[in-house]
Amino acid sequence: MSADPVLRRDVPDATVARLPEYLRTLSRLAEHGVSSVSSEELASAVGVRSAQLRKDLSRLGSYGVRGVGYEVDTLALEISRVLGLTRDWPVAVVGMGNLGHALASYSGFATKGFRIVALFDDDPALVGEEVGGVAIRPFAELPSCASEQRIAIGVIATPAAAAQAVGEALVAAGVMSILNFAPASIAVRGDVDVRRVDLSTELQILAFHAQRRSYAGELTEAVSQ
Amino acid sequence: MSADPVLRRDVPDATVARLPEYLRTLSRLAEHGVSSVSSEELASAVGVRSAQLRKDLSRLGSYGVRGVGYEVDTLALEISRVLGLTRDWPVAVVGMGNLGHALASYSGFATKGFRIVALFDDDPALVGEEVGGVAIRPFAELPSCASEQRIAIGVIATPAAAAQAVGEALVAAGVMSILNFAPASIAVRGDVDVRRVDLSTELQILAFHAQRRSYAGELTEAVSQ
DNA sequence: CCCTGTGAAATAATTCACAGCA
DNA sequence: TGCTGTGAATTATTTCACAGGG
Repeated sequence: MSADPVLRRDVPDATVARLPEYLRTLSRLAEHGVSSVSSEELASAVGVRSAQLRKDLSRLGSYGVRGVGYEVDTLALEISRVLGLTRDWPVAVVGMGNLGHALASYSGFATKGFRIVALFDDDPALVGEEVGGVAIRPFAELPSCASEQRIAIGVIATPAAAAQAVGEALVAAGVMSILNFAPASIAVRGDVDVRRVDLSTELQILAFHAQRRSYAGELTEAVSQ
Repeated sequence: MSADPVLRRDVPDATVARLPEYLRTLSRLAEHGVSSVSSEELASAVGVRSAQLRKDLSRLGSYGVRGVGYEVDTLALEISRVLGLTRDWPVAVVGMGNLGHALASYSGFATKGFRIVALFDDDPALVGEEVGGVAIRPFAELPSCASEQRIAIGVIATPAAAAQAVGEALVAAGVMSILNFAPASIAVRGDVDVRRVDLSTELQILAFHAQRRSYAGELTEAVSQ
């Protein structure tokens, strides 16, 4: 019983990583009443080269019209389908400190497809509080909740020390996709998909480039003297 | 007046993106009293192939000992130097809602090199509050503060609607590195380095892989019947 | 014509496999 | 001998450039 016709051909990871950006830009264009774009226009709005955009989109099939461009609504719908946003993805957030609160009320979840169905935290001061209409529950209730609610994605927003245990519990509960915001990596079964987002990593990459830039600046100054 | 000897040779972006992970793992090993590791050990602790680790490290120079491995402290120090963590990077956070609070108190900043020197928000209910010993100030004070404190990195943690204006103000104030957590892209001068972290994007990538996995599962089931 | 879709070329990143040093 | 450092081979990704449809 397959619901949506799922893409058969292979889509490179690099392309998949850009699809959300394309989709967001298309939504913005649609809001502004734009109904059709060329690869040149869309690419420059996103910040990639037009050839790259065309190649990326061609992986999904032929949704453009030669001599004209792409119909905004059609393309947006198609990207949504490829990304799986026409399905429902129940999400649980574990760790309801400032970060958990921010994530649970982040407008990113307003995006079609993702629905927060459970919030967990073991702090008695937080249990019972409602965020966006969902009550915070003790973490021990994860297993029953996961099977009832068919949780597909788990978001870890705990301190570093708790991350590994939370990850294991999520996997044990059948969650196959994990988004880890904790400042620590977790090790899990190879067939579970884990993505980690880390402030420290991002800052360090920025620092590397900034350092390189200032060094280039010093060189230029030295030469011009 | 160059302080640290800066790396001359080119380091690929893909390598730079992995260095923070290597550094974190090395720190963890050091805490556990490990003083030497082979590329095999370190690679498996990080989750990459040993050949990749060796090639990455060889871009920074020769810091290993043939037949033995790498000295944990030496290697960690060298990676820190390459990433620019031996310098001081004053950071400002703009937008002190839940996300801003979480970021300002995130242990990621505890990392050597980054120091929060200013917090901004225009909400009168937040101005004056102290987070981690730094007072929240009105955003209008950014320009004077940026030059006094030599702010190098700006973190945007505002709602989507404010992101573009905040980005422009940061650039106008001389900030050359921006980390954007707002659910919207910003357009700035090409020589400014912007990295965006977006919950929605991460979820969509997870959804794509989850969908693909469940489709593969259906295929397998169908075949086995 | 104009703009998509795509082979072919160029570039980048990863993996292999082993020479060579401690 | 054991493990690093690195050329060479492989694989992935981007860019070019143009054929071909509307």
